[in-house]
Amino acid sequence: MDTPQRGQQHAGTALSRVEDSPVFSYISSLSPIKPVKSVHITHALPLNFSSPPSVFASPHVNTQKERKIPIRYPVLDSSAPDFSSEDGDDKSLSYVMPNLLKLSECAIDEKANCRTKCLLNEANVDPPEECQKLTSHLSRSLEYDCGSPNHNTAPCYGSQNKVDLKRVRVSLVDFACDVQEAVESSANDIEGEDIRCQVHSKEEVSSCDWENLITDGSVNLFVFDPSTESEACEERCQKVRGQDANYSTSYSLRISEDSIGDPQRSHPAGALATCLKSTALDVSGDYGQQVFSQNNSEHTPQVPPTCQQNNQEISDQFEKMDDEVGDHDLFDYETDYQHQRGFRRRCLVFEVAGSHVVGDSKDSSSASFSISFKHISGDKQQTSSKPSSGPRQHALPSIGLHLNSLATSSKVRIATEDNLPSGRKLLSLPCSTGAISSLVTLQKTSRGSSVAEEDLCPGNDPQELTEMRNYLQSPAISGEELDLNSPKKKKCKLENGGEHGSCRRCNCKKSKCLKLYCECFAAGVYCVGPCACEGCLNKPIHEDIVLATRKQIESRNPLAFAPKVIRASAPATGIGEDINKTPASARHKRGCNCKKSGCLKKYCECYQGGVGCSASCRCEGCKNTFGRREGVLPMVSEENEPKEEQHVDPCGDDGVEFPHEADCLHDNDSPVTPSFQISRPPLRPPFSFSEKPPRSSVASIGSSPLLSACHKLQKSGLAKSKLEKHLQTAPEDETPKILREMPSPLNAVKTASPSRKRVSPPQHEIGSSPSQKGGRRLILRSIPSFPALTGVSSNDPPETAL
DNA sequence: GAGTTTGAAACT
DNA sequence: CAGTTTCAAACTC
Repeated sequence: MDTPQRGQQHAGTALSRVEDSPVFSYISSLSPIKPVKSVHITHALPLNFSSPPSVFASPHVNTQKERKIPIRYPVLDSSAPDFSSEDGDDKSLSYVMPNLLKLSECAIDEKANCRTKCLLNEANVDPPEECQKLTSHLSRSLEYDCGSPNHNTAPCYGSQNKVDLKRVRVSLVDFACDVQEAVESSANDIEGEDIRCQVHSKEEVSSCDWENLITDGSVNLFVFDPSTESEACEERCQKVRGQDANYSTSYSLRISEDSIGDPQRSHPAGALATCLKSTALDVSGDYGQQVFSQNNSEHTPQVPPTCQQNNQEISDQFEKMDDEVGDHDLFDYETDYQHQRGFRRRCLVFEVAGSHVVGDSKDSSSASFSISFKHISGDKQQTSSKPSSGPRQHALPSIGLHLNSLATSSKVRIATEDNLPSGRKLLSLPCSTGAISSLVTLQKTSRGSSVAEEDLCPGNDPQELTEMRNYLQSPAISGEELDLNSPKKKKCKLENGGEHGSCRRCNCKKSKCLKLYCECFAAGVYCVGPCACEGCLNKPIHEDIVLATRKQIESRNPLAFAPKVIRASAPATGIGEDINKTPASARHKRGCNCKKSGCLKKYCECYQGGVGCSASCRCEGCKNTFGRREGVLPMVSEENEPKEEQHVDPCGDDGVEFPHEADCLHDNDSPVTPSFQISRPPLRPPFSFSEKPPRSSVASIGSSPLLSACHKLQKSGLAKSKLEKHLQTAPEDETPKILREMPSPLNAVKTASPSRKRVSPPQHEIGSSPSQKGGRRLILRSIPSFPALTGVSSNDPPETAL
């Protein structure tokens, strides 16, 4: 197995920007928890529990490998009544506490004896391995037993799990705290190690969200250095299990060993997960151990049948995982798929350096990575967080994102979006093809539901909806991509149930789905069951590889995962000129290079994306119905282009809402540019889409001129960060109105257009409205660098197409 | 479904 | 940066 970039991956998992994370905020805000101390931690080892599990799946996870972060270590008062769950699961605590204490003691003892010191030191040397194991296993264990909808096989499953998990959680919390103390006591032995213990005692596990709780809860519970924790954990496991055959311990060790070289297992969570499992088992009266050993079918008095079932399932999952080791290629994803898609696919991880945004978090149903926790402290249940929804989300510069299945359903979102604290809906359309496709789906599935449409386009005015509708009618969109009735689509429908939106699937044979050749990979989604790829590594189990690969690709081209089609189409709300803008007013970011297809086939990315060719295109004989790039605008002076281009507010279409690039994305749900997340509120899902609605039906798009600007900067050698800064700081109003009106596509476009010449916008030819034409011209002038915008015309694909 | 065409991505 | 190769989707039969 190639694990070339393991190092990177580790770095990627590094805990970063903890203070920025919603979880951190949340924890900090918990009144019941006393911040006992503040510790500066340098975490060389990235076990990041503070970030959503999705992080693991995200190719881009963090950029900051090491950071000193003041961390609060809340002390969990185990005896505190608050800790009990609202539904009276307190008993579980009493049940668990003794074990927990025991475990904690063990851990401490171990630490005190400096038995872990060596391990810790080693961890410093090569932390990633352990850390990753821990992380991955933890997350996995959690995932597996936590129940995504798919997981719930028994009615009471959830509730039972809740209890068990809570126990685990508690134990972990204590454990983490204890370890932390131990570590501190032996600080000398643990150089550079930090343990973070964040405990939120007030969290409540809702019966429905326990999954999230764990996943996310784990995040909340503690952030600790894997190097320390993993070791300690294992030790603890051993000790606890003591003479009992050490099954768990051996298992964990085995996993750890196996994990080496196994990307899937390379998460720090692995060991922890194992430990967690062990803990859970212990807590449950060793029932788990028996279960875990598979052979056991006996019930212990303490363990309710449901619990058994749960444990059994966990056990099975672990076994399955174990089996996977060393046989990735053979791994039958399908089998796992049922379990994983519940969470993996739903997690669109946006990687925002340091802060992780769960793109699909809004999908409450999926819950997988959304942070949803309740706490009683304020007598309020706080559903927080959905990373993308909270103001606390910080977007960091990182374009990457891995979104699986945004598609997952717009429907779901529709139902859940209103749950966002912000009150704003996450899904904003008309922009991304994916969104559109979702819309189509909605339309087809729930006819006449204008409501649905509105939900999809929250905050968007009717015009946007209209645009969307029009756009949907465009050949590329409605005719092909979105035609669910076509044989292909039917197949998709059947395979995916039509609701998850993952209609597309790749068929990669050689790329292992780790190159941009792969649509899935390029779109930032994992390959899923329907994919017919061979030797696919673009799966959650190989997330570290995926992540590393993405990083590598991004290092080459930071915008590689940005949407290819940049849409600027905000409705012309504020400015009268953009009346004719349609969702199609977008351009391919780089432009196509078609020679033979005449840009009339899907070979052409522009056409495929439903956009017209632009000046950026180098196509020959362009006949793109969405807009050709033929003309050159005479009036545009090339000299001026470069300068003004940067000043242009990409988003400017309306100038109303999109000061920043990020905002420009509003309609697109498009990829996250660095600035994107930063500047804009988490309301919008941070995923990036590809213009096609890749399998996930998520389509892409949108981007902003800034994006293009970024691209240019990139080429020009400017630091990405610089660019990001620029984007962030760029005031929306700086740009003249007129400039703002300009569709981003133009700007956005390519850096490499052969002709940065004046290109007459197709629109002219196509017959866009006069006003539009005028607007375009102005735009072109002001933005010389991106001369062409044929797109202008192309902006109206629907019109032209229709 | 196999083979061909096409153009993007990757490589040199 | 240009040319070439590789790749997988799109297309054709």
